[in-house]
Amino acid sequence: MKISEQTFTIGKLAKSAGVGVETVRYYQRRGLLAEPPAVSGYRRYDTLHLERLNFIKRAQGVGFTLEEIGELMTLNDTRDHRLARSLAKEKIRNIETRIEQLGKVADALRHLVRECECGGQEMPCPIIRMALTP
Amino acid sequence: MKISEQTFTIGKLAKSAGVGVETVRYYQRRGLLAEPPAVSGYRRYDTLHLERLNFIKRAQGVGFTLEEIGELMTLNDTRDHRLARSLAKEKIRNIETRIEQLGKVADALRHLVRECECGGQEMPCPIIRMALTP
DNA sequence: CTTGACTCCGTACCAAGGTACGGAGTTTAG
DNA sequence: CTAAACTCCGTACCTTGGTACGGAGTCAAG
Repeated sequence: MKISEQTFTIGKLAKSAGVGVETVRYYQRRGLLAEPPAVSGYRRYDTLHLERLNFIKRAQGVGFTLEEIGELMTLNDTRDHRLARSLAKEKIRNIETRIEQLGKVADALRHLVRECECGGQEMPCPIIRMALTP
Repeated sequence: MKISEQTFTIGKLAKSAGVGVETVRYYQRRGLLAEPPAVSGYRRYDTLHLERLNFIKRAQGVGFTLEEIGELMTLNDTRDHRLARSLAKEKIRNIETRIEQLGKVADALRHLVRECECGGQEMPCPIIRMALTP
């Protein structure tokens, strides 16, 4: 007993989810979105497809790659919360590492800019000459 | 009067700089590295080329793209410190923005993990179900 | 019933920063 | 002198997340 069996064409689906038609087809090629049966050559999508698309967008928004999103959805099917958590934790660690690296880079650049501003117009510009200071 | 006119083949150059031969050729195609005259079909690189390669690596290390590195090297030729500084400052701003974004993503993930750990084994896992909470 | 909008499908292309390959010529070590 | 290692060059390929294109078929409004 399906309460609302609303169906969309790919164009409506894409518009509802706020993505392009090509993007929907791309996700299907990547195996992230099931291809529904076609009625007479044209596929008919339902609200489950729309939810999946929204899930993908949300997961992307918090930094998962499409590959990871595929894993997450597999985990959903197996209901493996533990694994989903460890995936998320790993992602957090990656992000923390990246933030640290970026912080160091910004510090290095700030240092170079300060040096450059203190020195006169004469060459060499420390930003450009950083090649010489390993 | 050139003090040390040491020359390398592309292989030696690449090895000294810690990059691949193909990378050197790629930089030449991108216009980041001059193509030296060839002696008898084989190009002979000198220490200036090695320095340029090291510069490129260093600049990459602090987050410049190859395109920006090209700009920096042009600025070096024109000795335009001011422009080099503003390039560096822009880079710093970009990095700060990126750090902020990543911080938010990490917070969101930490929140999801905590929720998931508090809830029982029963579905749905909040990490997976985040699709439902805009 | 025609016209325009939509769908299907495969394929090619974009950024970025390279990597890999193939065939021909060259250089160098043994 | 020979054989391995190297170089030349152009071209194709890789990743990631899509976008664009072209021709054929189909659906819906007027």
